[in-house]
Amino acid sequence: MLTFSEENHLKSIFHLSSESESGVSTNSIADNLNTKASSVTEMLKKLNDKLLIVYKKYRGAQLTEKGRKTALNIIRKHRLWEVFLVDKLNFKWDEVHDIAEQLEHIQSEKLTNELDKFLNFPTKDPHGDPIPNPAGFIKFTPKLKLSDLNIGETGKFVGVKDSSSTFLKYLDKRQISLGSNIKVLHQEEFDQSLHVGLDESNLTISIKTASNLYITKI
Amino acid sequence: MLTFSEENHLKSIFHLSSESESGVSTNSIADNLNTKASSVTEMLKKLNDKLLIVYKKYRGAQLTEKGRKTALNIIRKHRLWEVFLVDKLNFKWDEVHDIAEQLEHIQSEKLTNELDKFLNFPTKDPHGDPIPNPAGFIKFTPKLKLSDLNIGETGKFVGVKDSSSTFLKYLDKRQISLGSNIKVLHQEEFDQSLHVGLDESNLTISIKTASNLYITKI
DNA sequence: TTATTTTTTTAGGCTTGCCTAAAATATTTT
DNA sequence: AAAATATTTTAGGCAAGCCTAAAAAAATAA
Repeated sequence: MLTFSEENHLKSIFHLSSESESGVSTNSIADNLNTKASSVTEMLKKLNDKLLIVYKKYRGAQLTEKGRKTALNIIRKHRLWEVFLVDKLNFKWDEVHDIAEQLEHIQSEKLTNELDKFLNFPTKDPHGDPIPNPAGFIKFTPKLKLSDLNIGETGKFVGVKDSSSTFLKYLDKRQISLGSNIKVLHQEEFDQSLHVGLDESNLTISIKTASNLYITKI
Repeated sequence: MLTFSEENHLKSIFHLSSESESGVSTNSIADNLNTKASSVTEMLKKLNDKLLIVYKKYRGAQLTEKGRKTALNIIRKHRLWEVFLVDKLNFKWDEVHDIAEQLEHIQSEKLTNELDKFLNFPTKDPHGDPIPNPAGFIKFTPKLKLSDLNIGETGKFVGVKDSSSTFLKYLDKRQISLGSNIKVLHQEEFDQSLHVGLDESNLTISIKTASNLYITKI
């Protein structure tokens, strides 16, 4: 049985691992969790003792297989609850994160699996992120950004990199929703902003926005 | 924002209040929460400072209006989640308590109210206990026990006093389920056990069991 | 490669929520 | 009403998880 704090650290290390190949740094975890480096150091020692990570002083942390499974189980719960909130309880995709942060810590394997069944075994959460299976297997799809497309190419919008409420609300306002097909029509030299076609209309989006939109080529 | 422990103490005081009219004793709370009296004393001081209870040394605790509302909100969440688990996720009524103990602490008014709507505004939980409304109003029905009936009278089984898993499983085994009509046929002089009619069959139940079954007269 | 800067760890402190043992108060019995 | 018993509070301690400030190590720049 892990504490909330232990679970949050594991989750953080998992998410940060995808970016840096080797060990995840103390500071990056502290930033991610809004705590201080010294608090993280303490926790890393504890998780190391519990065989959930490998931690060497000054060398950062890496998940063990056990730690990875644990992290993926938490992420599984988080994402299933997000689907529940959006599909069953009328939440918007920008409203679910904080609640899922609480729900992900509920301990009951049966609950998680019954919820999964009730939701009809979804494979993606409302932001397009894949949901790990009960065994901790997760299907990563290579992440192509809209900003990676060439002029003339079309992509299907399948996920967001930044899932902050601010960004999600912005997308709603521009009527850019998961599943939309977006065609890159033109790029401004000056600021690299993209002119794109979406449904019947055209719009301009900044390069920053474009690099936060995950797509699959069509 | 209250801690889990503060919420649990409030809930405990609420439940124990129905039994004793005046203040709820330190020891009874400690028993109820499986902690020690000294820990409870500490907590009572804190809850008193937060204006959730009135606590006088050696005189026990009583909920303020604010404390009562808070307790009822937690109980509301607990019972709604129990309904969700049983109605939507195929849980048995003896399996839901521990999970609901966790879920009752999730903080989101919107979540609670959407869940309520999703469940179609249930008025009772799977054990027959009433669900408080969002304003903290709860409809108490006078609690008549099967053991209070006279020979020849019939009661509809509407709730359990003891909702321990052991007792609930026992009821399942005897096929005594919420909503059953139970007729008291005869009482043994020797041990006060009751011969009752349930559906087509007759069975004998101990006086202890009978006093754990809430009924409404028919 | 030495100096400077950045990162990480250590040391020591604080709060919450728990504990045991002893002291204080309340209740019950005689 | 005094003595005995039971209950409650206080005092002092401990672990978890956070913090700041100082020390140590690593990374970068000169």
